[in-house]
Amino acid sequence: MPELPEVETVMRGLRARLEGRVLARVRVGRPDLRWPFPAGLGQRLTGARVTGFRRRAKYILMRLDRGESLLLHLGMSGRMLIAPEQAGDPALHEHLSLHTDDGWRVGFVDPRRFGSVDLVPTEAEDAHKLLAGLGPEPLEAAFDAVALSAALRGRNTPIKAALLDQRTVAGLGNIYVCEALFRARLSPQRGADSVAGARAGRLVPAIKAVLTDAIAAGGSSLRDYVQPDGELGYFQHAWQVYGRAGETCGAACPGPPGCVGIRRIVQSGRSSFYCPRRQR
DNA sequence: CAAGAATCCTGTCAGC
DNA sequence: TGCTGACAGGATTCTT
Repeated sequence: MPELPEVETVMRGLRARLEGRVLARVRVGRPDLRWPFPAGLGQRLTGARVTGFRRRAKYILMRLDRGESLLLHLGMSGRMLIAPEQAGDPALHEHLSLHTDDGWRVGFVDPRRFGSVDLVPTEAEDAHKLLAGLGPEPLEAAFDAVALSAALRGRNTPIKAALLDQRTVAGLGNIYVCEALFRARLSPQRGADSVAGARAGRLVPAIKAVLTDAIAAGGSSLRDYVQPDGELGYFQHAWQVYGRAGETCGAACPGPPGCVGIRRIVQSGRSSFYCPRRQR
């Protein structure tokens, strides 16, 4: 999926186009993504004014002036399309289309349909079932070495799996976990418990830095993903290990002799990329 | 309770 | 060119 930096980028794009606008017309396409759409979604959105946006983990919350917020998750392949009204027919796999009072269409496109859409009372957003169990936001001050250590201590799983677990810290996905572990020089196979303490002191700034850098770059453009305005994020050019099996890990690495290059392994069914020489 | 596997779905790409 | 299998940003649900 779009991970935290991509979701943040999408949320900002939606805010720029939708904040203050009225949803003059709503088209519901196929009404079942991961779960069925909430009852009466179209009517509950139509005529509402968009008052603001918020991101929590990989979720987007679009607040309406009727006391409800639209909760969006992009899954693996979800993206938001923003186009002038006259641009015509819904795109392939466009499951929800919001038409604004100033002539724009915002579409939720998701071929794999792992994404989700729900409505939640605005005053109780964080009590939503999907948000209630999430760990801390990685870019907030409360996410520090002490907090991460507490979350990792005693856990009998690789650090890679622990960081993908959204209860540990919310918003990381496969790419940015790989990149953060590289920056912190920690092997994805290292036990989570052994990262609690001093190593968490290295890992927390690495996580914050990679996310901050990626947001500044407009996220990474993946196969199925572009920013809402159609621009391409360019952080994928800054990946140091993800998708680079066999390459050397860059200028910081002395390279041969003894360099085996970036290795791809599979952990809990997902690819991990790391440099066995630099990451321990 | 915790950890790993299976699962949902469509599209793309490498290899034959 | 067409077929097949592996793989893809996620996270819940099911098994162990």
